[in-house]
Amino acid sequence: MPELPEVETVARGLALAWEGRRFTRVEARRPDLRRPLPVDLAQRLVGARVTSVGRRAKYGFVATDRDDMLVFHLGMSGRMRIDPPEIDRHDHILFTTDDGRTVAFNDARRFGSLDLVAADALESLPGIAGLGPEPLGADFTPAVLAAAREGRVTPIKSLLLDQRVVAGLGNIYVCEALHLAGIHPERMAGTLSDAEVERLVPAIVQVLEAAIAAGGSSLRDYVQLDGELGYFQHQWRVYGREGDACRECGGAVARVVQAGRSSFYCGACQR
DNA sequence: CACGATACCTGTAAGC
DNA sequence: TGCTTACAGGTATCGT
Repeated sequence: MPELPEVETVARGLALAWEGRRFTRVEARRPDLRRPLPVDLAQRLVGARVTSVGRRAKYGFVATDRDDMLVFHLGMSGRMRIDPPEIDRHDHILFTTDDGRTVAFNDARRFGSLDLVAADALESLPGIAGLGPEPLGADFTPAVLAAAREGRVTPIKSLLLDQRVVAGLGNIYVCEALHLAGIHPERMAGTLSDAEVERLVPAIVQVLEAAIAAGGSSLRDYVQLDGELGYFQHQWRVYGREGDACRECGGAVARVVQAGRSSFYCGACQR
């Protein structure tokens, strides 16, 4: 589920549920996520009022009227469930607010994480320090990507997954953006022309904005807090469509494994 | 140093 | 039907 558009969707849902509310109860049911949960998570959060919810790359953050800021990452299988009808074994943390509602942080694979940091230390948190520009921000320009690709002998697919180059893309949206830009995932990054870089940057922006507008992509579970499915998966151009017809030319979508991840592409449209 | 491979953990689906 | 295997949205770490 969670690349930038899915995390953005979750953050917007949390903002609606939490901004202005106070935590009345926080229950850590299982502390061993990717990193151990802070042992004093509950006592530091209960009584705090949420002032804002935001996102940086694939991290969500929740600012409060205290110095503690909640920072979460959904890993591969993380989600937030609001007022779950029943608690299941993967609901690792339960947050109850002063309106009586409960949000469950659910993560079957436990690749996700949740930390409390001082508000002014967000940028130095491991994982956030060193992140590249936000792809939907003003800092992500063709000139920046052109410089990042210079001399690189790694495939463009791998370069775009490097969070130090641009922060927030994952396997799905890299495949989608490369198809939209007409660039083959196995092209060595350093061989991209300026014209290709000029196409790639707006392709990334377009794909991400469309995905956010659709509420993200759902594979086998919902992504939105209220249980609604994101529906961007119906608009996938190539991801998960091996053997199916390319929506542009009708040719078969191909799959190749790069650095252990599946890449989907059209060999006719992408060069 | 810049790569790719591997490990982390669980669920699901496909193959036999 | 039941068992085994491959694969899955991410990222930190470890070799080469």
